[in-house]
Amino acid sequence: MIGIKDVAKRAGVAVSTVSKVVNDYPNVSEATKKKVNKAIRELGFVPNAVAQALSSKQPGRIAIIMNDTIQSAVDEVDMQYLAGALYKAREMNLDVVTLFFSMIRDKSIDEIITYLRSQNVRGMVIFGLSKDESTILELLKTTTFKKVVIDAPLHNESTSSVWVDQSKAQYDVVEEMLKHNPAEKILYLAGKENSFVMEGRLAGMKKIAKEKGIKLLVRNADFSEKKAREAVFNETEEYHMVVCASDLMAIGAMRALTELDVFKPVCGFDGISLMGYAGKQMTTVKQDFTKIAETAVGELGNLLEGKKGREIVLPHKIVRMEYLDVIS
Amino acid sequence: MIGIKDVAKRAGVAVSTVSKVVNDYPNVSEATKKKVNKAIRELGFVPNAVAQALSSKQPGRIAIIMNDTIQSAVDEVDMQYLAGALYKAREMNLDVVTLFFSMIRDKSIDEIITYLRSQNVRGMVIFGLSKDESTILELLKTTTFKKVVIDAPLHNESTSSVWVDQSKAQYDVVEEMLKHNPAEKILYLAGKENSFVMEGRLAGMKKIAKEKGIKLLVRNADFSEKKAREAVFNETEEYHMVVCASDLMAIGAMRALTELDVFKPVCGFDGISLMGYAGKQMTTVKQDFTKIAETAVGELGNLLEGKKGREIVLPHKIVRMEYLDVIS
DNA sequence: CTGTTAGCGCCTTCAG
DNA sequence: CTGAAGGCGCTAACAG
Repeated sequence: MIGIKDVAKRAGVAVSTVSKVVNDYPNVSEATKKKVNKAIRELGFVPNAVAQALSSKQPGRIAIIMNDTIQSAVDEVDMQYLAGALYKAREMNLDVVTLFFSMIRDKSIDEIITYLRSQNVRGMVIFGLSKDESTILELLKTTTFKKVVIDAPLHNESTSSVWVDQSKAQYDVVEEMLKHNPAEKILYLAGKENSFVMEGRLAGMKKIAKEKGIKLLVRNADFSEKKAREAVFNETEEYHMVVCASDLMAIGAMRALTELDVFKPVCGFDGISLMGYAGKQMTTVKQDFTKIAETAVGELGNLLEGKKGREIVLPHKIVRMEYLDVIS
Repeated sequence: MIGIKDVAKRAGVAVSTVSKVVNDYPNVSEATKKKVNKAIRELGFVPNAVAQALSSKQPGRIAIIMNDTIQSAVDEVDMQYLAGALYKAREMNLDVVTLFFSMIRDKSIDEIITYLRSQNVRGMVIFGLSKDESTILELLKTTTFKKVVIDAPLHNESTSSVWVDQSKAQYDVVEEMLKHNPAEKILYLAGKENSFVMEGRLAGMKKIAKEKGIKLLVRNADFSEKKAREAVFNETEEYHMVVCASDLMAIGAMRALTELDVFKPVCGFDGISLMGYAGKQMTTVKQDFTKIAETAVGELGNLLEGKKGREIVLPHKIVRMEYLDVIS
């Protein structure tokens, strides 16, 4: 491996000068800068990031921690999260360690901390957290690391939370639906009990129901396509519209209605592309997952620089689309 | 940060002794080993991976490079690849850099190499490669790195390829179908032209068609649900069965048949869980993506140890399932 | 503006 | 079986 001193020798200067050129520091004459760059090019010198990290102030690495246990049909969301996070981290010149819940859930909190520390991790972004991930929740209490949590109302001195206003989004999408389809009674399919977002969405639904004087049938379908389908099949009461706390459930509900050969408007939540395959017409909440992830990593940068944890609320959109439209 | 010398002082030994204990080297008495471990525990010492890497023991890092430009509905596949790869890398104690095509495609080959080298990357695994990713293909020619490619017939001294026998898999799934549903004429929906797997699958289809004396209508649907649906709608010739080169296309084909209100058996390829939502009954090829990824990382380890590149063929399964069954 | 000299935290001969 | 010393590749004062 060719190193900084080879370059120095070749350029006829001192190693520190090379270092300065490489790092674009001031106090180097254009002349020597040229010489050095020439030597670098000729030798094909590449600075060793590991050595750079060891010496000088180590920026430290960040961990991207993802939940890999949700329904696989929404992996699209995770991929977008990941892409956004990695992209932003690269832009910020932060080294990333990608982890899945399944890789650490079974380990003790101490083991995890030790691992993270040995990896030089200073901060992390956590996606897809739910209330029953006790190990991860434990990790959040740690003060050793800076953390950013997505869609979970947990923030303190060293932790920020980034999320879209679930309650308002649910409210908005239903309001939009009602413009096109009046309804006196709505069947609401809620998500998993242990989910943080479920509460907000339900609250939003209740709010608009109350304001508009709509009766509400709340059923739990665990974010599952299958359970949503069954819930619709088994519903004995009358209703004019189905509102679902996720697109996947909306798809299940829609399928059941189709099989029952009745039409009722259905709306979802998330904006996954799968929705484009679901039915003739869809209304849903569209979240920009890539942007959420980028924001989260950016905020982690702030935390790492010493800022205090806070809550960041991101906007959402309401979209209506025809069959096989691409959501974008 | 507490380091090895703090431990040494506390335990009343030399730093090298601590190092030996930490790395589980021989020639250390049980007594001192105990002392040292005690000190480590008391001080909460964590070896600094960066420093470890800098000093001799440089295993180097590996890059996991994923294509993030395919249809989003098959992100499930990528997540499984990623999970498998990260898991195995962790087990092998290899540091990982996760990258997406979109992060490097626009860069010059030199920039990429420089980046990779500065990150201390020694090898990489590439998922989702297609013929038109010229930059990545260029990277493959490099001899600086060891590489493992998934589902692409490219291997040489420093490159291994890992894949399932696409041709045989296509053959097998059709053979299975024919057991249940005889057919004299089959509509085959092929995938993208630039795809490596497309060729193998088509070859398998042609082979069985020839052997069984079946007439074949080959249409291109670009791995797209929408195009598959259209292809079925627009097909004017008669046929008894639809064979698709991907599950997504199978879903599209199935939907078209449903809308046309005719029944014809359909089969897919991949085994994504989305297929469970597609129709009453499905037959498809199931690939174990997690295992493929694990194998690939393992093979990269071999390459890194000096072994020559080779081709590794992994098995597949044929599955039949009812509506909403979970593929596993 | 440029060169010298310590380390960063750890591993690894090589004596003792 | 243990300890002292040198070095990995680079950065960061501090002199010159």
